[in-house]
Amino acid sequence: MAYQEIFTALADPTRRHIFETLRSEPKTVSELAKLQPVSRPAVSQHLKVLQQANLVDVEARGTKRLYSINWAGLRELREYLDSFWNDALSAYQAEIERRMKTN
Amino acid sequence: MAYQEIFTALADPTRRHIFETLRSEPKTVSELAKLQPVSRPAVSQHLKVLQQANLVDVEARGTKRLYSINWAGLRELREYLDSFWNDALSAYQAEIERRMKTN
DNA sequence: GCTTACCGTAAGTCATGGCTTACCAAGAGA
DNA sequence: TCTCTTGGTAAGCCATGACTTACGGTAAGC
Repeated sequence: MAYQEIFTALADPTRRHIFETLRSEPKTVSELAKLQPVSRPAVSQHLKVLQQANLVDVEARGTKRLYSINWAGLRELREYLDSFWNDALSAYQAEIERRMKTN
Repeated sequence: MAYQEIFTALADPTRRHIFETLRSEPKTVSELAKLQPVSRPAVSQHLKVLQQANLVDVEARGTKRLYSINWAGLRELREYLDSFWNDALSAYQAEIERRMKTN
């Protein structure tokens, strides 16, 4: 059920770019905002959505907030995809077999 | 670049449900519409988005259209995710090593 | 202590997109 | 041929959400 939030979070281009930027190393809000074509509050709002989807983590560093990737969300998305893939594949194979028998 | 359309397509709950319904077997538009709380035209519109994202395929069967899963989109999403995962992981490991040396 | 940097939240605006009804085209079946 | 089924598209409505500016609160640094 939680992958709903994950897909929603990654659907917005700006938000996905922010997420992708964190791939190399943790960054503060200001650092992230400099790399994006939107204002700092907008980045904050995006980070909130990403955090609720378990895609990023925060760590307080004085007044700074260091955002980093949260593996939980990534893992969940991966498992959803693998599960879907396997289901579809076995259904497909069953269909093939069914056709083999009827021929 | 195309995974943008994939994430967008899967972000909408109704649209994702339609996609998931096709996992077990191909279905027509009317069949899909019966399983959803929205009108048939709405389903058609969702299917268009899914098709443009390479997530579903269509096959004409008289006036009927048989929609099925397109593996291209699924594969692309999987590769994006794997690539992201690997990038983040190696960055994380590099960070660990860096800390080991400085300590 | 006083100022500055950092960042989250509130309020308000505006575009996007998901939904509906209405319509039209094309094949099925009698 | 005539009717019914199937489904794609257009137009219009409306909610959602992405963005901005304004504000407040907290730690840093001089």
